[in-house]
Amino acid sequence: MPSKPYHHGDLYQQLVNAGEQALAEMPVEKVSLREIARRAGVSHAAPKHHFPTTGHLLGEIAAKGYQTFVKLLGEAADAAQEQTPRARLHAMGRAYQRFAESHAAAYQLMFGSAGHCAMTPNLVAASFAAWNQLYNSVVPIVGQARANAAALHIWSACHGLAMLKLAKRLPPFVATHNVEEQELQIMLAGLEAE
Amino acid sequence: MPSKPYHHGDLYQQLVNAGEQALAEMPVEKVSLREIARRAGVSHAAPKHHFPTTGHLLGEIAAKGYQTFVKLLGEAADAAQEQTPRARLHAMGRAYQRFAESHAAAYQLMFGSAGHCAMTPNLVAASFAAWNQLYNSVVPIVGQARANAAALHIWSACHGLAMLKLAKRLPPFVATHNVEEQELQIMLAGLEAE
DNA sequence: CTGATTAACCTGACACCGTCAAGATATATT
DNA sequence: AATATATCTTGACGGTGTCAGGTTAATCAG
Repeated sequence: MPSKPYHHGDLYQQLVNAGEQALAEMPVEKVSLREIARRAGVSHAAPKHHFPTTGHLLGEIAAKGYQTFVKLLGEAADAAQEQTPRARLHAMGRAYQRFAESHAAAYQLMFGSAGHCAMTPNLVAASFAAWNQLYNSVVPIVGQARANAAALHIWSACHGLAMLKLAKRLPPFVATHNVEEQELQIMLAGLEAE
Repeated sequence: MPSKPYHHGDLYQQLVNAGEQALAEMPVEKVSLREIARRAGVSHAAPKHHFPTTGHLLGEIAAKGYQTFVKLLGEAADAAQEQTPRARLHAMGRAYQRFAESHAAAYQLMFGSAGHCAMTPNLVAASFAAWNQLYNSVVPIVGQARANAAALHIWSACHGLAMLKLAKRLPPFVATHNVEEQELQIMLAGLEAE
């Protein structure tokens, strides 16, 4: 945690920002440490003094991704027309899919599709915060006792759908329909069932 | 489709086999074309004449992965004690998680976590076969009309759970429980609900 | 204020990767 | 038997992550 800028200002944050920008502009497999360093205007080996390995830098980017993820889902829930627990959860589900699509690269990083990013403490904390947000949204619907299982189910279903869409592994006749709504319906139905 | 061995026997298949073996022995990000060629005992550029790009070789490996995936799930369904549609589906769900864990590298390749593998015709066909297997297993439970949505939901939930587990993104208190059973219960409950 | 210490950064090198071009070799064709 | 073609090898290019050592600038002791 570098508190003061030494030579070039707060390079730590600058590298994370450059990484996010790069992620937004090019496919994730093209984003390299050298590319990020290049964007930050420093030499290719400069990041080594702030991040022990590439994975730690990517991990930090993923952590930031989780933070905006939580923020967007929270805003979506607050913006739901009907302010019932179910309607809020529904809105979050849709925001989830929207995030996965619009922040595809960050999303794939966050959920560690490949072993790209290391489990830095920040990443663990941010991921945990996202889980808590979902958990808290589920409790008023199914109660404390079943909240863990229900939250896990919702996360799995949303994550699985998002990944299948990103990987283009959905069969063609499914891809033509608006699958999110069907998915959300079944998901919510599963919560109500005994 | 090379029908006859020229110099070294059927190199096409040999490369796919070497790739599968490599995937089983080392993390997926360490598996390179050159590594596979090395294992097959050929020069580093030899694969270029059989696969236009790396992604096509990985795609073929993924296709083979789908084939054994379908085979294992089918066997698991047939081995279910109770031969009801629900019990068969339940057995497949458990086999799904087992496959994702024991064939982790192949699984991540199959579901294109990163953009690693190209969508070769074989891969599309094999992926479609897996979808059909699931679809057919769901029809006797929910009927034709809702089969697409139900199959999509199951696939999403299973895939999402498997990916979250592989990426170690599950919160700690969830990881300690046997989450597959809870997941399968809720999943099946969702199918029954209106 | 001056000098020493230390953190931040740069340069250069290494091994590895995917891809391409050109040459060598064995099979197939005429 | 001679030509043509597909297979494989060799060598090179630019790219990557990582390490070692040198250079700059900020901090701190006197």
